[in-house]
Amino acid sequence: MMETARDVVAAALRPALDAAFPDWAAGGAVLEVERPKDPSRGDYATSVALRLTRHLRRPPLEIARAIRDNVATGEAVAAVEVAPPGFVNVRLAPGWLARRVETIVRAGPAFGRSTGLAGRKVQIEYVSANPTGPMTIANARGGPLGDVLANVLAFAGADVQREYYVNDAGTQIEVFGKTLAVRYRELQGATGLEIPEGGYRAEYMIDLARQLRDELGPSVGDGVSLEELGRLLAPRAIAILVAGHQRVAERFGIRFDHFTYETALMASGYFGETLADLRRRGVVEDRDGAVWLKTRELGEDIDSVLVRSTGVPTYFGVDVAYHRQALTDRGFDQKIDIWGANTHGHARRMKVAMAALEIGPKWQVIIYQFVRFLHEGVLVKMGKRTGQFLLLDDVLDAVGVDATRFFLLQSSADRSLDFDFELAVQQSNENPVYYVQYAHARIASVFRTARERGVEWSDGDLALLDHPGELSLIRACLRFPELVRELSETHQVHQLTGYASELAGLFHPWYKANRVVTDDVPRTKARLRLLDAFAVTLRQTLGLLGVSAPESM
RNA sequence: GCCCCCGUAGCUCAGUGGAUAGAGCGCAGGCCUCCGAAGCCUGAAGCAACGGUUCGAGUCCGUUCGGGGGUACCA
Repeated sequence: MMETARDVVAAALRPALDAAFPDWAAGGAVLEVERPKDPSRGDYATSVALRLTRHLRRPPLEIARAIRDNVATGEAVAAVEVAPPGFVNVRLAPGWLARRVETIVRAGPAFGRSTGLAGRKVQIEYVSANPTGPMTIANARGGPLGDVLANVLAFAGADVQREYYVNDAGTQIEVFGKTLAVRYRELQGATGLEIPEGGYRAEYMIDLARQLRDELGPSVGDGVSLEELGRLLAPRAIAILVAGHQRVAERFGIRFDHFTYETALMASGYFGETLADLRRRGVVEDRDGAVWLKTRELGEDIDSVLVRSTGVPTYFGVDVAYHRQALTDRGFDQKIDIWGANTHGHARRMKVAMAALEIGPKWQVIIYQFVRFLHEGVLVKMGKRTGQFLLLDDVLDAVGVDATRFFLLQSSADRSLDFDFELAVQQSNENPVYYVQYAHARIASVFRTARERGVEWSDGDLALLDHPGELSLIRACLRFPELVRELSETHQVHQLTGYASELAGLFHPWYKANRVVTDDVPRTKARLRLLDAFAVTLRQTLGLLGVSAPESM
């Protein structure tokens, strides 16, 4: 596992702290090493002296000085300084920083990888859009979030499965089928039929009916009731829509390793097994002909129905079984669901159910707030049933895959986003993703120039990289492995876009101010090696984001 | 009513309890005989309000006021 620069600093500070204050840790403080916002203060800093003031009953500056006096400077740590009110600032040796270029280039596609989560089997479930309509920009937000989280966790060594759950049973499917049957009959010339209550009024249902008629022949469903026709048509329609979800997801750079169908889960008998387990644990109650999970006793406001009085399990009931299966029979150590904000009530009940099954700590949910859809500046309520929505396909046509992914990954999941289609099209060329990609393309262009002039730079002397700007670029690269480790714990993957912008924001001014390929051959070579490392870092970052790193644009 | 998320620059958003709060767009002005101007430089402009915890709060806690979502034998 690669040691980060932060680790190196911590390893230098810890013995100093131990030597100066042998019992420092007894107060519960931990040695945290951070990057000062103002780089002139140093490369890394710790506020541990401030935190230890109470425990050691000594002034923070005095503690800080004692730490400083005990640090052994060396190859990496060049200087340690104390600043009021009690910070200990650490400066890394320029030569050591410059030599990191070699490490980064040699690591290449492995730069930032780690084994921190090795041996951990994680399932990430995301998108899982209802199979009753096409993929919209609202469903789509979970895609990049889940995909990038999967990338990050796999990068940190976990064994990750990307899972998609197809909710192809239940009341909504009945309504869906009935709507479809109505549209189908209409194609056969029927009039005066009503779309059922809560049905799917959107245009795509008519297209779907037409497609099914062409596929199955015009006489399908002759002589059967509307309900029966619905049950006949729904499975085929769902297959078409799920295939569509897969196609558009793939276009969006999102793949899945495994699909679970609710109908298959039901057919397996696993639901009954789960219900029996819950009964054994005494958290189930039969009342009014239905089967309830006693969520009320477990801290919720109301109980939750697992099986309706009709004998049909609820979505919640089946979902509990599905989660139990993943976290027991399928052997995952952890399951992370990426769900939309409308599921938070469901998520609360699920949490209770998982706790009752004693698998609570293994399950985690990331709830993302919705993407609100503005049309010509006016907020539009999206809903498949109402027919008002913005298709992911249309967004990708107009804005492009990279820009859409980057846009959706710029804010944290728990913040709602506004997507103004017209504005997005108009501004698609101003998306920050191009700023980042342009940095990569520019570096590629510098390499082309160097090659044209016959410069071979692999033997460049890194010791020549001693300008502040050059060292800043290296420092920025060294943050990448630190960030990956952080994200593997916090799951705040949107920070990768900010980091990518930071990299580009350092590069462009430096590029403007410094010519790389010049008559000074030694310096040219050293700088080309630096850019090699920088390009590696950009590619690694964009790679985790699922955004391309173009050689030219 | 109760529950969840969010109020940071004109707009869209960043900001692991640390030192002087950032970016993009927009706005005002400047920069291509030089590896790509999808770029660079300069400027104006901000933590909703009030309490609390802390050596230190945009960040944690409480209240108020705004915005979004949820609260079914729907999914």
